[in-house]
This record gives sequence, structure tokens and C-alpha cells, in this order.
Amino acid sequence: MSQYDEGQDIQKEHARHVRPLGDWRRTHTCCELTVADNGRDVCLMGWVQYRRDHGGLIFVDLRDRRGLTQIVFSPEIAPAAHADAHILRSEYVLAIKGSVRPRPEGMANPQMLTGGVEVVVTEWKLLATAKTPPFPVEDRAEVGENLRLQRRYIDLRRPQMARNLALRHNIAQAARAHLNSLEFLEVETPLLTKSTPEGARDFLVPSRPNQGRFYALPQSPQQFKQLLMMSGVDRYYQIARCFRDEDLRADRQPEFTQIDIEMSFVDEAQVMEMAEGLMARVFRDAMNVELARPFPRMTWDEAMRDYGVDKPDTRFDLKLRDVTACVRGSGFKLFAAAPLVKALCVPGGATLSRKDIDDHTEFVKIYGAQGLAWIKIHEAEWQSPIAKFLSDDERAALTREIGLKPGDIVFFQAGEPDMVNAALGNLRVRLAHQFGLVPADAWNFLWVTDFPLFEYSEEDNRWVACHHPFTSVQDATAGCILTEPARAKARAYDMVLNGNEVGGGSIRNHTPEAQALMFEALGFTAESAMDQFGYFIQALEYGTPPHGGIAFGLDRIAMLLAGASSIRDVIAFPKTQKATCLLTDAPDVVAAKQLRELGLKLREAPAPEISKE
RNA sequence: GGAGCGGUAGUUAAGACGGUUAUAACGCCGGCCUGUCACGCCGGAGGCCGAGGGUUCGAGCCCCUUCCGCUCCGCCA
Repeated sequence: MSQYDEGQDIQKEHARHVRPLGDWRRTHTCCELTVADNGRDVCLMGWVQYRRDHGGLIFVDLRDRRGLTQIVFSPEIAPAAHADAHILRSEYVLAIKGSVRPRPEGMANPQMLTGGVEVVVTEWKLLATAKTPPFPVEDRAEVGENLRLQRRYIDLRRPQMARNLALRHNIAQAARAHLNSLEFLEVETPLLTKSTPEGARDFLVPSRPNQGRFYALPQSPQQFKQLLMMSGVDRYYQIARCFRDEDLRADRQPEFTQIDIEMSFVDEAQVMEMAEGLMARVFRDAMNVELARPFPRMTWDEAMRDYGVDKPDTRFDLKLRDVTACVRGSGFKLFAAAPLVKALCVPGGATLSRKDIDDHTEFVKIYGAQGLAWIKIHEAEWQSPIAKFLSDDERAALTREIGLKPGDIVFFQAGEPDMVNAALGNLRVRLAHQFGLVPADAWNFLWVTDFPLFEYSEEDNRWVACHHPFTSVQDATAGCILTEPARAKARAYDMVLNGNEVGGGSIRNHTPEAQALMFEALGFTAESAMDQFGYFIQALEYGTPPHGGIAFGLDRIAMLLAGASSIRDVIAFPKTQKATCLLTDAPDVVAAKQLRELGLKLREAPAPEISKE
């Protein structure tokens, strides 16, 4: 007989003790009683966290999502209540009546919020038995992700997960409170909508009454929120579920939540000021932290130049240096011929071991680098595989440009700009963590502005919108939309927190002419633009106010504020990396009848053993 | 589409060069215990080593295939 079966038999036996709730009403939660409640008659309900059965006295820590309260079954004070209490097991659900008393002298537990008191049980009801949980309901239990997701309802009982859910709620409520105070209107937009060709892959939903046609789930409510501006809503927000059928990451789920905002009659400065105010409110309400405003700003060009990425982590320095000119005619052919050569100096980093450097070399190969050149700066010499190729002039130029000092290590990357920036930009973050340069509890906000309007897609062989096709162009570069797309700058802005993009937005095209120009630059013909976006282009023609907005990634913000390493830890029921739900086993095969009704035929029939009929 | 890490009692892990009966801790079950709080003490049960195939006298360990989880690249307007 397995431990599992034994547990089931015990549970079956104990189930005879289960009683209905009846007229019992909970008077307090499990984290609020204090010595001030001494003598009070209370009724608590919750789960058995720990049971400490001394044969005589029985202690139970009763848990709800807020905390723990110690209850005591005493054979002297309440023999009837004590008699059956030995059946209690982990996760049994319990209702108790009793009186609050301070714990005896020296018996208080300062680690518990309610550690000064206990409740002496005079009467109790077993509300439900429970199987032995597959993993302990404790933060310190390190449990495999698959088991946590399969039994999510148990995982969510763990204090950290319960706190994460509450934090997420507090963030959303702070955002709502702030936006409501500014007279924003919360409006819901459709989940069943139209597929658009730009952007991420859509989730499609077949239509039964319109066979052969499909809805798409929204990647964002972008067009709808702009249509609401055209409708005169003026200030809109929505805590909106969004869907993108792309591969997952630790910070990316196929369905996620945005705090989606749009405003009329505004420019960038007003949207950004509103966004800073919202974030300040979120930090005040949810974290009890006051943020300094306004947030620092940086152009996209500066971000790429100094940090190699468009979402710099400014909690530490370690800026990249462009040293292309220093090594232009170098005897080191790799440097001499490269379109871009950048350096990343770590002060005091010459202590790195050969193995450390090998690890970093492997790391940058992820981003397409062939290798990783490095120089350790010693008092007397430069220790480096490439030092012998560098002339005295080049050494002097590098020393000057990078500011090299004895004890430093400097890494180089040469090649195509995208690769160089990605390799060194990501190495920068890795090195900062290795050298302990990332301050704890720092909240470094940053606006990144002046994004390019377009980027070239090698795959599609055309220019695509960096942000989205409704973003407007900066006046100064409006003339080059068609002639020199690479130079066109967008009226777009991203909010970055500790190296994570937490929000992004733009001022939109509000004239049909500007929008038509954008579609033209993206390679749409007038006909194809009308076909895909006709309703939207038409709407622009009926008096559209200047407008713009921003969308925040609620999940990502919650993850950062919770200190979680995965977005899954702040989503109640997340998907796995293969986009499946281990709890419900979705996605699943469907009955042939359902497919027939939708007019769908699978290319291959599902295997018989998993097909449902 | 690609790269890497992992899968061994309920859980988390250990398992030397391929060699008796696969370890430990926690949990679970039973007993004892009136001030514990991750209670303590004594005893016990618990295994298809992810799955399938192969090599071998012999496989948790080596080889092949496959499934699952995680991290990353591509992808994500």
C-alpha cells in the first residue's frame, strides 16, 4: 500500500467528521488578532498549516491568504474540542470558535504578525478534509514548475504567491484610481476582432455562422482606442487582455494584460507626465515608495550608442564606447575592416579568470559574435591575445577614448552594428551582476524617446513600423518618410524600469493624409490599405482630434515589483513555454461535431486515443 | 526553426570506471509526549530511476529515438 493510498484511507475515515458551515460566520481573518483582542470571542476559518500535537495540548497554525494564527486545543479548558482534534492534517479546512488570549510569558513568536496571541478553541468544525498536498504550502519549498502549474490552486496558497496576487491587484487598483481621478473613462473593446497583417502572429477564432472566416484576438486594442478618440471619449483607459501567438519567454506569455491608455488634444509631454503620475501612484499605493519626477530621458540613438540596447539598465554605469576610429588602420584585420568596433571596460575587472572570460565568450556567441576580444590593463603591460597587433598609437587612442586604467579589463566586439550592440549590451548587464554593481532596491525609470519610425525587415524585404503603423513622424524628419525611411524619427516613447520595457506609446497620425503616407511607406497600395484598414481610414476623415497614448505591461510591472524572476509568478494561471495549460490540459482536441459546425477539416485526423467524439 | 540545462520515493536532491538489496532529508503512516511554533523522541511504509528501443554477462549510469519542464537565440508592430 502506498503512502498515497494510506492517506486516502485516513482521509476517508476523517471525512465522517466533516460538518456543514451552518450559521457559523467568520469574525476575523488569520492575520489581524493582537493582544488588544484579549478575551474576545472569535470565529476563524482557514487551512491547517502546521499541527503540533503534544498528546495533551495541540497547536495548529491556521492559515488564510493573509497570514497565520495559532489556535490551541486544550484538554483542560475544552476537553470536548480537544477530543477529536488529533485527526487534523495539513490543508484540512477548519472553522473554530474560541477566545483570544495572550501567549504565556516568553512564549510569544515575534516572527508571526499574530505571534503575541493565540485562540483557545472551545468549539470547532471540520469543513473539509484534504489529501496530503503534493508539495508543502511554504515559500521555502522549491518545487518543479510543472508540478506547480498542474496543482496551481495549491501553489497559489503559498504566501509569496498570495502576496503576488494581492500586489497585482493593488497595482491595477492604483492605476484605476489615478486614471479615474483624471476623468478617464474605462471602456471595454472587443476580444473578437479583425486580423491585421502588421505585427505579431494573431490567434484566430473560427466563426460558425460565417464559415471560412476568422476573428482574431487583439494584440492590443490599438485601433479601437483610437476610434474612441474619434468618438469623443477624450480620455480612455482599459485593463485589457492582449494576445500574441509568438514563442514564450520568462517575461512573455501568449495572453497578457496591458494598462491601455489614450488621450485627445495632447502631445508627448502630456502623455509622459500623465504616465509618470500614474507610476508614482502605483509605487505609492502598492510599494510605499515615492518616485522622483520627472523621469530621466534618453534618445534612442544615445541608448544604442552608450548601452547597445533600447532599454538601458541605468542602475549601473559601464557604458559602451565606439572605438571604430581608434583602430581604423589597425594591424588587427578584424578591427580594421569592421563596420563598427565597440569597447566595454570594467574598472578593476582584470581579476577575471580565464574561465570567466571563456564563459563570457560563450555568452556573446548567443548574439552571433564569433568571439570576444579582451585586454587586461596591467601597470607594466597589456595582457591580451590581441595586444601584439596594436600599435603604440592605437594603444594611446584606446586609452584616451575608453579611459583605461591599470586593473581594468576591456572587452571588444567588432562587426555588424546590430550584433556588436546586442553582444556587448547584454554582456554589460551580465558583468554588472557578476561584479555586484546592481544596487538592490533601486527603481531607475527612464524614458527612451526619438525612436526610428521604421526598421528594415530582411525577411519581408521592406520597411516595417518600429512601433506600429499608426505612429506619427516627427515634423523635422517628415520629409524623408518616402525618400530616406531610415532617417525618419517617430513621436514614440518607451518607459524603461531597471532595464525592462514596462510601457510604450506614441502620438498617432490624426489626419488621413499622414496616415496614408505611412501606409505608402510601409508598401501598402491604396487598395490594400483600404482593404485592411478601410474602416479606420474612413473614421479618420470625420474629424479626428490630435491624440496619443501609452500602454503599460501590467504583468511585467507586477513581476518587477514582486521581485519575481518569471512573469508566471504574477499570473494566476499561466501557460508553459509550449503555450499549454498544465492544469486544464489546454489546448486540447475537440469533437468532430464541433469541427463540422465550424466548417473546419484537419489536415490529419487526431490519433484515435486522444480524439473526442 | 535553433542552442543549452533538467527529469531518480509524495517533494527536493545524492548516486565514483557499467557490478550485491538504489541513498539522504523533509513529508506520509503508527506509537509516545501539556507550551510548541519548520515541536521533539521511537518505529514503519513508500521506487516502472520520464517513456520506448539498443549495446552488454550485467544499465539509474553508455548509445539512439521520443515526451515533458525551464533558460536563451530567432520571433515578439
